[in-house]
Amino acid sequence: MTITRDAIADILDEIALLLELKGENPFKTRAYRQGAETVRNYQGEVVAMAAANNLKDTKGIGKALQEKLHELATTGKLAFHQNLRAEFPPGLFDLFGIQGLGPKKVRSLYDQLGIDSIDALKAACTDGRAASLPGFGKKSIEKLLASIDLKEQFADFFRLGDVAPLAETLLDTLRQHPDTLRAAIAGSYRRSKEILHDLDFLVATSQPATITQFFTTLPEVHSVIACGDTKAAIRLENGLQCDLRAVSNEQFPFALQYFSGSKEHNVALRSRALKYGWSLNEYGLTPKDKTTAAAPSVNEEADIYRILELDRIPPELRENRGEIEAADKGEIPRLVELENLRGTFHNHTTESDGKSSLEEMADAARDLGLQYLGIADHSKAQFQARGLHPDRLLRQVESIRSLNQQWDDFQLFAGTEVDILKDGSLDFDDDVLEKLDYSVASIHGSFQLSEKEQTARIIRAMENPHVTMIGHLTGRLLLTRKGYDLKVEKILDCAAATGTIIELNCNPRRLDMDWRHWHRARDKGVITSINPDAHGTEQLQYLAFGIRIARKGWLRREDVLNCQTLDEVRSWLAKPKGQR
DNA sequence: CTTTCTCTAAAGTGCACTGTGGCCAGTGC
Repeated sequence: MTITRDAIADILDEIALLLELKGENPFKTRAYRQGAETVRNYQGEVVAMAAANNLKDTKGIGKALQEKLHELATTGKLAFHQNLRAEFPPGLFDLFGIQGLGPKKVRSLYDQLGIDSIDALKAACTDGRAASLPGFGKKSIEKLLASIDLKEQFADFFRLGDVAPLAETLLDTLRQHPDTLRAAIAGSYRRSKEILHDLDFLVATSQPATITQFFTTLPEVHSVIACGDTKAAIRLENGLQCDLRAVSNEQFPFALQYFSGSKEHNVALRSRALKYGWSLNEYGLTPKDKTTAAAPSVNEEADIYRILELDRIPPELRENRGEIEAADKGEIPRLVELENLRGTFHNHTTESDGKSSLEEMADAARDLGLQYLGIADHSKAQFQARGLHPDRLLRQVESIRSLNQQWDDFQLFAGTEVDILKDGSLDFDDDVLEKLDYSVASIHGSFQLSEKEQTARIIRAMENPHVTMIGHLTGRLLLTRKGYDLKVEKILDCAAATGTIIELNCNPRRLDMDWRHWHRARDKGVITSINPDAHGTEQLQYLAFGIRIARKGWLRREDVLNCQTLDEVRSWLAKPKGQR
């Protein structure tokens, strides 16, 4: 009987949710949540320890949790949990994904109206039944419907960061097949779109039917949608659809170009090919009539662009947003690469809501080959995240200064993620901020302000000489929550004028600011910092997603603060904001 | 449910915001 620590932690979290639904003592539910976190972050073989009843000296695990963990670790399940679960219909859990619904409101919807699914909720909102419940007024209903709408709109979408590990594993598997000559993932994954509908695999082979057969019988496959001799489609356990095309080695570059899209980019490229007298499709570049000579041979995708007298266009730029014109003039920029990063800002530690200590974060950054790491724990307004008051912050600054003594090739920068309050003032006074190396100012509440108020609020923060950068500019959560209303244009102008950096938050749930704004921002002279917003050492890996989005936004290494060397960034931060 | 202070029982993250309902409750950070 093996159960993973993550599975155990998930069960404890679900118990907490169920207890909340039942209206249990909040401290009891908190104990289960805490228990889940303790299990997740436990240093050591927590499952084996639980099986051996060896957890009694662990802080946060008392007698009751110890017994339940023992049952989970030895039998793989927990009667207490299963009984609790049986009291509610499974669809009820989906309701918690709707913004504005917590345990109390879910309970009342279920008890009073029998609502146990998102569909049922939508119906009750539309026909007026929901409005009859206490606490559900006109605006609440509107908000619920908007949130349901967002969910439906993105029902078949997945976040880039959530599918990337799977995508790369599947690609590796395909590459290892003896009949595979070349393999790639095309489509929006290759273009680094922040959310994806499906994955498009492409394999060059002389045995296409063998490959489609192989693909549809992989262990990851949940169901087979289609399987022909050259084309197959499967669905994975998580619902993600994966298409595969098997083509000849000669066709591969054309197919790769074609299936990488975007459609708009391809339309523009095809019309350019026509001007040269060729017709371009997924199979090749063929003369459009007898007067045209045959096209030069193509071995790589880049050859297609070369033949059409274009710079090679990186897949990330293929959205028909000026890349063809730029390639025509030889003005495709050299885009930033992961290897260019020298450090990063905006990382949390156990001092607020991170799960790795200051020392662990520093070690992890050094292991990644970074020269510096900025620490930015939450400020006091983020109480639930154990936000720091000035005294604790200044003690952390001292720890950082003293840790820094031991390195001459690495440095921690002492910062904060300071809350931008409703009126645009900051959660720390200037005399606190000026003791730090830098600051990230972020919004964590009052999302509903009007566009004008919200814009003014951020501009006020940017005008503060101690605000180095703005964190997650729009506050969006991909597939879950739209960003707050902002005049991005005005904010970019102000960022350029005040020398305030706009962060590119590369937590895969955010990827904020959106890539569509970065090209313009860059042209206005705005600088970015690619920040993982890491709450644990492993999340420093998010930097790779940040690079993908930065590239999609046409950014070069010179547009990114954390591509600067330690010496450069040190002297940059030392200058007054206006002179940077 | 856990911890702690006290020894069996009490205390245990805070605050702003929003919308609604009539001065408070629920949610989210």
